[in-house]
Amino acid sequence: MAPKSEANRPTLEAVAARAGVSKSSVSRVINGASTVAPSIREVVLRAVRELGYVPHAAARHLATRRTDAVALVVSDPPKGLVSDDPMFSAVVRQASRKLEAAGKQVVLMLAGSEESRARVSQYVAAGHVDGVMLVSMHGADSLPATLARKGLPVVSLGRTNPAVPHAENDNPGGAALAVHHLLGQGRRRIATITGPLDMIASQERLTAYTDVMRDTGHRSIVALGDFTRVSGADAMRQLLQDDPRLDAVFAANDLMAIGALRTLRESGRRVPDDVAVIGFDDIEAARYTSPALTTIHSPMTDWATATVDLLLGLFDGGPDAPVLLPANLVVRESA
Amino acid sequence: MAPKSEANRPTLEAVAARAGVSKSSVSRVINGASTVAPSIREVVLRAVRELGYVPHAAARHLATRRTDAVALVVSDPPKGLVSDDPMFSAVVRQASRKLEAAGKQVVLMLAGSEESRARVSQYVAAGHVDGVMLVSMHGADSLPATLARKGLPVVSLGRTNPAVPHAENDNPGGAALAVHHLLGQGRRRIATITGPLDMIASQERLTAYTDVMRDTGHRSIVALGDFTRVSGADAMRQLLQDDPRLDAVFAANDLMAIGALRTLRESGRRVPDDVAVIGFDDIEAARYTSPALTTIHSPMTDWATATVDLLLGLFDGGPDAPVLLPANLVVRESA
DNA sequence: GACGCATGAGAGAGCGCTCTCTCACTCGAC
DNA sequence: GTCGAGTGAGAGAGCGCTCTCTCATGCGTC
Repeated sequence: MAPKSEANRPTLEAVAARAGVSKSSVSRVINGASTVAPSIREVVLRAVRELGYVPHAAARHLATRRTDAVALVVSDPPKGLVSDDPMFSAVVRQASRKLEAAGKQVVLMLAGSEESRARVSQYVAAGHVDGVMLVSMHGADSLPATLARKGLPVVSLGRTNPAVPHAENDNPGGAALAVHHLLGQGRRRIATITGPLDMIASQERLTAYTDVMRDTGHRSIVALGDFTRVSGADAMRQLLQDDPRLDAVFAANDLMAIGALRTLRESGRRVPDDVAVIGFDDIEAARYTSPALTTIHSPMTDWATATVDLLLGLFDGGPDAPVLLPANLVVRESA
Repeated sequence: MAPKSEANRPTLEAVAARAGVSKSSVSRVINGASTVAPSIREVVLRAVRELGYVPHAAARHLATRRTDAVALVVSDPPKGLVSDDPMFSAVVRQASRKLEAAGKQVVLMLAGSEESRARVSQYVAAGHVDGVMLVSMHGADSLPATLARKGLPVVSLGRTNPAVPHAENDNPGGAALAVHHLLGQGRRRIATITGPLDMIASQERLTAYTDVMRDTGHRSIVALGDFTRVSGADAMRQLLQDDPRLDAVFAANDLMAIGALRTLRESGRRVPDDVAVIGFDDIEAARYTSPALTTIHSPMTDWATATVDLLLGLFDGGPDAPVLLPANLVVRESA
């Protein structure tokens, strides 16, 4: 059943024997060392081909102390909640592409329960990976700091621990843009639906909202969400109850805006006539809502790319300066 | 900067020295062998704690020939297309959870270009993983067969190569359910938007559609899509042109149904009054469309779970019989 | 009281690869 | 013709762990 199973896989030594050269020479050929005569290189490559030789990863890792692997640690909602989070999709996919293109293997780890974060920590300590990329960690999470202390490169998509280099998008700028857009349309009773407040992105978007509202002399109307559609729908219901006459909502992400849209429809409000809605992120789905969602475009894939580049740069002794990505307004129909 | 970097990580030998016992004893304690006196176990554990010892993964792997890792291979759309595919999110997340819970590390690999599938093949051959789980591979893909030949457990989410054990949801049954529902509502000009036809799921859904239509004496109206929203919107435009009087559409997945919904809105059709729309998958977003999407519920997470279980079973010498998951109709507003 | 048998601990040979060191040889310069 | 530099190949010592084998000790049995 196993033509080339673990048991009888060819070793470097077998290749050397077949080619009639030393192990060292084979190793040199495999690793592309310059100091090897063409004739030798030729005969070795043939032996490799004939035997179907593939270097054993663990042995190489043991000898070189390099793994060519990177852990991609993504926070996982604690309550078995399987969300179809578009951010997960976009970020994980893009990060994978970039890392694989750089010859790094991607070890995906979910950090949710206390147990799972211990596993991550242990895994990294076991020397499995050369570096770590964190995604959507909550602000108070101890993991970033723990990992940073292990002495290998750690980067984060979004700011978390000050010690961890990161790429971040312009949350304050984007949120301010959104609120000003609503004000510019003559909206005055502008509410907001926040993300989970233990995440720095949520805090920043909320702060920017309240700052602008205060500066322009308007009252803040706030409801809490957690970045999911349901929470957006629930928060919207809450807001409508708190202030039935509100005329605009700034949701801290598009998913919640979509939830809010549904609640507004159910309550008989017309969007944008009665209530304007604006989201944040500009996910693909924002183009397909009814009405199409006006939102703040924050380039998810660029963000992932920037974070990966930061990590790859660190491997080569590059700088660990934070990267900031611009945010801008995309006007569609909902506001 | 590196208090516990690769360079000076404690080894098993160091632990042995500190505890004043042999390497063997330490190994026995670490691996929970029974034949070890409590006093020794105690002193070893203390040394481990004091030194912060964590076994070196590669060394262990080299000695045991087990990796405790699984490759999760997901097909990647060739054209840099970053879709926020909810299936990716749900499946990858759920599979990760299950695999991690079983003590397996997840190595995520995207299979898109010829180069990337070679990398996957190479990686597996290098003995990096104990098994492979394939996700959404296209039917003609050579990778499943290639990997299956490597002599280690390979499973697939969805049917691909006959040689590869898989879990599958009931595509024919689900599609038939959808079409019959439309017929039951008195719809007669029922069109379909297909998935990419090199995927078996797409083929099955299409075949079931045409079968039912033929059996009930109605004409098939088919447009091609590729499971993305845009393609659904485009296909809908095409259909409307082909038959302006059609009264229902069965989209082979929800994302395309969402696209179709937008085109219908733009063309002034009312859903479901003028045209009924039904999707397939029952993704979270289906609850938030306007009108809410009637669809075939195919339990994505159960599907991922079943596939992982199949793989884990294979590790223990379990059966490789295909698993079939039921599909059922969820009636909302669009049909 | 002598023997045999568990039981628990230590020694050390790998696992497959890399990489430094060493050595043989060739070629150019004086 | 001799010497030195440069080039290419081989030997072998690890990398850190597991696991078999061997050995010492303690106990029960007749």
